[in-house]
Amino acid sequence: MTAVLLIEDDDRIRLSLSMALEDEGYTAYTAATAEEGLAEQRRRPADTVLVDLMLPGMDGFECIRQLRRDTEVPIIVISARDDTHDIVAALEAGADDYVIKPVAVKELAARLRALRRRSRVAAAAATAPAATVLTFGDLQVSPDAGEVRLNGAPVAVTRTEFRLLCELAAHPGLVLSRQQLLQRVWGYEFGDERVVDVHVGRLRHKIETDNSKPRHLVTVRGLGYKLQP
Amino acid sequence: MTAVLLIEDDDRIRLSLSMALEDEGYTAYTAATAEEGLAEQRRRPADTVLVDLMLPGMDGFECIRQLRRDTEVPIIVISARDDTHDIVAALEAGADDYVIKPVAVKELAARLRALRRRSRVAAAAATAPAATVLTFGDLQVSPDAGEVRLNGAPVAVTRTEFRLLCELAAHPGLVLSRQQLLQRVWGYEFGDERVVDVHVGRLRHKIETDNSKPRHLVTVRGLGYKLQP
DNA sequence: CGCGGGCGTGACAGTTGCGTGACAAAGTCC
DNA sequence: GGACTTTGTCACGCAACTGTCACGCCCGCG
Repeated sequence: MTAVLLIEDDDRIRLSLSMALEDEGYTAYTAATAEEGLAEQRRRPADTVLVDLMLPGMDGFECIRQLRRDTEVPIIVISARDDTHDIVAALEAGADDYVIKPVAVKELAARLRALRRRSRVAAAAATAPAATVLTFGDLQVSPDAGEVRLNGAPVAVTRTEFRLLCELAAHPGLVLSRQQLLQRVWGYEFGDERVVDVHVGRLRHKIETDNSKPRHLVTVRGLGYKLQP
Repeated sequence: MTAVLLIEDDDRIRLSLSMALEDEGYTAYTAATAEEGLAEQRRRPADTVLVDLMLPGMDGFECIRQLRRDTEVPIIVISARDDTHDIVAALEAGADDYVIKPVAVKELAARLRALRRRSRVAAAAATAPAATVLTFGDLQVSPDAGEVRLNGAPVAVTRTEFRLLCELAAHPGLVLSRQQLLQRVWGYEFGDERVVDVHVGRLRHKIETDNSKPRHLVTVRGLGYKLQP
């Protein structure tokens, strides 16, 4: 369950917004002042903090700075003020987003989800260990991940094509004969060498922009094929 | 140097905004259509993408979805439309933020900084503690706690499914063959590899929203299965 | 300039790989 | 002991993949 802390001095808004958030599936904690909010967040940390800027006593900016002093909790400002200066100041103080009152609950929920998604994505990107990647210009081959990318976009290749590509990629710039490829990719000791041609052709369609002028998967007439950096 | 890609069809806005961004210290790439933008991002990936919603040809929503298909680049929508429905739709499609035209450059710059800070912070938080929780987008696996969560909600999986999931989760993005999985999860030296298929299928029903298009537990035809971040 | 072999390619039929629902045996909890 | 859950096996069927072949282009050579 995702918990949200709402710091807002206007009783009416605080109540209606917290109820609306609960309807959206969040657990809502509330506080009417910045001081209360900070205490509440220390006592029972929420996953995201929503804070108004105009608060009695300590204002929203200071509240954000205090929160940021010892936490990294996502913060969304909810304010009636739409002045660029306020928006910039709030974001600079450490807020993650700024929405203007009156706020549509659906929008707020969407922004909450977007913020959480971004956090997750960044966290995942940091923890995922990099698989070995063989790079040939804009072409990337990851033997372990079973993946081929062109300009970062995944390319769907079949198993045979993939094995063929890996074999060629393992020897950059080196010409491999059809015979060698048949043995290493197909395991055939003898066989129709034209099979190689066909699969090279199919592979070219997928990883070359202009098939008549291949930039990576190059034919060496009379010898075989090679994959160029 | 931080590079930003601006996708905007209005020549005047595109030019002025890109110049303003460069004044703010960003390198600005530009594109006038979604198609151009996608190609540009593949060719020369920017750190953040700014995209208008109303574009000739492919619209901004579709552009966001295409971008999200194979990248996690932060996306900020810049649109003249201030309708809640549009905002929600854009965020749900995968955007991180939504600002309304006419846009104050100072605000845009502040939002860019906020977005980058959030990514950095989340990445740091993820690497610091020894992750007993393995995260794959909206999917979380806690090998120690014996727990699987989808969007924070616990998912009931059986022991075999859990072991299988942990084994896959321990090697993010790497393809594991049925043979390897049989050995590590079942302890079989030999055996019917189809057992793996069946359990993968059952697991998919629980952790994927659309079984025909799995986003995490992916089949790599001819090789095996992998769990993607 | 004509020839011959090497090579690219589209079509096609046979095969394989994999998802899936059904089912019985084994295990688990009252 | 009965009801329910979990697990492995199996067969079916679709979709994707593969190898073969024939046609024709292109390059190098005489």
